[in-house]
Formats: sequence, structure tokens, C-alpha cells
Amino acid sequence: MAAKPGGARSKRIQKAGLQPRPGEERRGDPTLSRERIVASAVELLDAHGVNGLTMRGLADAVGSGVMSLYWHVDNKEDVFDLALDSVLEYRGTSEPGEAQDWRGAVVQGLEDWRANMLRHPWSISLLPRRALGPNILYRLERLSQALSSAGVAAADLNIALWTLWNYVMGATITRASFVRSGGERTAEQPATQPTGRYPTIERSGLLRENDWDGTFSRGLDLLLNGLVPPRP
Amino acid sequence: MAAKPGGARSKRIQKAGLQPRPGEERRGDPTLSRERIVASAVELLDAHGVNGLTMRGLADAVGSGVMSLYWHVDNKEDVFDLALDSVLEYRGTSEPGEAQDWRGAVVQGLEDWRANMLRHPWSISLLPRRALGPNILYRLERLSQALSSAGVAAADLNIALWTLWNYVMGATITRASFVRSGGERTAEQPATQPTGRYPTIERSGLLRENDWDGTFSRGLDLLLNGLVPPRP
DNA sequence: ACCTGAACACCGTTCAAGT
DNA sequence: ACCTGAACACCGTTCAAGT
Repeated sequence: MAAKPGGARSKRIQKAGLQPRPGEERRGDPTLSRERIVASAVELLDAHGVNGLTMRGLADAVGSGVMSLYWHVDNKEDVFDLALDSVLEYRGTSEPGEAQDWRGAVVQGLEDWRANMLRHPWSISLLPRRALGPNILYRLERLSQALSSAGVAAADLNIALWTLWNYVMGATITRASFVRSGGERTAEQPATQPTGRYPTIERSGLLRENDWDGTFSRGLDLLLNGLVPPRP
Repeated sequence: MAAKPGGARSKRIQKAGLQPRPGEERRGDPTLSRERIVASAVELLDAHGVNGLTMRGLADAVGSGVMSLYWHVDNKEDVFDLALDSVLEYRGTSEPGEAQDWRGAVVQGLEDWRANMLRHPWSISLLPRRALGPNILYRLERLSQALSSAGVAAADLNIALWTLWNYVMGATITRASFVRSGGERTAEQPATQPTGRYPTIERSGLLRENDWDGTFSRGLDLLLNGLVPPRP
């Protein structure tokens, strides 16, 4: 809302010449900028999780006073939004739109998306509370083009898109929750050992799942079969 | 870990006789208990969201000192865990396991699950960070039995289960994010009006979606077709 | 067994002021 | 245009103590 730089890139970034005194600033560009704040926020989130990010800690990491941050950023929520979207940037090379092998394109796009989030587990717990940023929208756009080229009718496109999207979201969240509750100080995963209260899922070993990547891609296969019935 | 009541029900709950002085305690049972704390936490979360729950506010709501809470719960994380699981309790009547109409059983179970979460939107943003509680496991157990009765082979059961589960998780999260970012003070949903940067999804009206219930059940239909191919 | 107030070590953000 | 320190109104939790 206020008159702040926002998308406008700072013009006076210069990489060399100013040696930051050690312990004062970490490294890199000494000029405070939105980009630098976001990059530091991602580092802190990677290292300490959602609850480990504080404005004071962030200020320390970029080597400024706390309140300097507020010139570049609206508030802490804003930092979360920016960090989330920055992590979801699509870094692939191929152009979307080529018609051959739509299925490969869809699978590749969704697996990259999932891998990106798993690399930054905090992003998963942030996503449900934040709006869709530009990088997410771009990924949806690519997915949409691949499905179109697969012959999905315009009337069915949104259903197919949301269904795939939902699947990836859910799979990523589930995966991350399991990893987390195993590793960190969270409450133990209950009923990993038999208790008799959930006979069917105990028999099937649902909670002893360990091939998450395989489960993801096999489920995705079945899902795609439902969306675009194979005609052999 | 410490020697605290936990699952043990307090024996001296009595409903009548003690009129709480108005403004001192809200209403209901004046004895502090784990159940009462959780119930108040759910009310506060419903009213003020995840960030609106504080231990001091919770103590006020149950009419006790802050530190009294810590006899019954370990810490704030514990309160979150308990509130989440309490909201996901399955309150349906029918027994699982009857063989006829597995598809109806699956759909009904998943829609109830989704509706429960949407009734308490904070539960969705909590879920990715918490372990699976007993009520979630019970829902998985029911789903698992329905799929077995549908003829899903034991070897494919986990894939089918996780796929459906992921779909519901993702659909619920997506739905809640959209509702949220429309209503509250969150950043506006970007690109709801055409910008030209995402031509395909703008043409399809992906972000102008408003029939979420319909999208959910139609997508679920397609998904079930993929999991259990119809044999007419 | 259950509850308490005081105190500690933090938070995010407003404000008035500096350059 | 950009940065700052001091101050405000909060947090969750430890501790030693009460009944």
C-alpha cells in the first residue's frame, strides 16, 4: 500500500569493492534489498523451520537493524509470501507447448514441483495459508497447456487441472508430515507398530510406507488413466 | 512424558450445583480438564484462527490462570495436536465393512472428511505440521475397508489409499486457501482478472472457479475410474 | 494432585527521529 | 530515499511456592 520499491530493482547493486567486516555482514551484496532479505529468509527457514524465522534474526542475518527490514517489506506475513513464492520458481529449461509426449511433460512438471517443495519442507506448511503467487500460477499454466495438447476438452480442463493439482499438494504434504514426525521432536507417529485398532491398514503396512517416490508416480499414473482414458 | 492425567478421565465432573460467577468463567463445567481445554481451544481457533490462539487467551476462556493449563497439556504444540484431532473425529453412524456400494461409501467418507475440515479452516493449515492422530487413522481404516470390498488387490491397496487421501488433502487445502484469500486481509488473489501472462488458465477460467463441491466430486469420480477401472 | 503469580527471555510493530 | 533505537504491548514457559 505504501510508496515502497516493491518490484523495482535497486539500481546501485555492485558486487565488488566493499569488503564487509567479518561478523558484521555474512557475505554477498552489502546493500539491503528485497531480494537479499528474501534469500536470507529462505536460508533461515531451511535451517530452522517456520517457527525459527524472526524479524530480529532476519535482520541479524542481513546485517541491518530490525526496522530497516520494514522499508523493503510490509511485515512478517509478507516475508513468508515472498519466501514461499521464491522457492516455487520454475527453473526448467524446456518451453511448454510442444505436442508430443504430453504425459511425460505432465509427470515431469509435477515431479519437479513436488521435489522443489520437499527440498524446503516449511514451504508445504506455509502454502495452505498463503495466496497463489506468480510462480505457482506459471506452473498451473504449463500444466494446463500439456493437458490441452493431450486432448482434454476445454469443458473438462479445469476439473483435470484441479484434480492433478490437488493430488500433488496432498502427496507432498503427506510425505513431509511423515518425514517430519520421524525426525524431529514431534509426537511419535502413532500405530506404526500394531495395536489391533486399525486392522486393515496394519495388515497392508500403510504406515510403514517407505517408497514415497514410487507411490507418488504410480498413483499419478492411475490418476492420469482416469483423466485421459487410454485408448489402445 | 511426565506423570500427568492424559487419557484418564477426571472422575469428579458434576454438571449442576456450582453457579460460576458471571465474567469469571464462561459456562459449563467449572472443573479444569483436558477436554474442557481442548473444547475452548477449538472455539478460539474457530473464532480467531491459528494466530489468534494464545495460552493466556485460552486460560481466560476456561477461567483459570495461564499456568494451570500446563498441568493438563504439555505445551502449546500439544494443544494444537489435540484440537486438530478432536475436530477430525468421525461422527457417522454406519458401520464400515458392508460390501454393497463401495463407491458410495468411499465418496461419503471422503466428503464428510473434507466437510469437517472446511468447517474448521485452521485445521487445514495445522495438518501438514502435525502427526496423524487416532481419528485420522480411523478414517483411513474405514476407507481401506471400503476399497478392499471393491476388489482392490492387497498389493495395490496402499497406492489407492494414498492416492485418494492425497486428493482429499489437496482439494481441501486449495479450497480453503481460495476462500481465505478472498475474505480476510490476506494479499489479493493475483491474476483473477486477465493479465495475459497465463493465457490458458485465464481462458479456462481456472481461477474464477466457484463450484468447489462439484469440482471435488467430479474429480473424485475420475480418480476412482483410474483406481478401479469400470467393467461394464 | 492440582493450581498459582512473578519473572525470564523473548516476540512483531509503531513512532519519532536521524541521514 | 533509506535506515535507526527506544518503547509498547504482547508472547510461551520455568520456577518456586501454595493448597
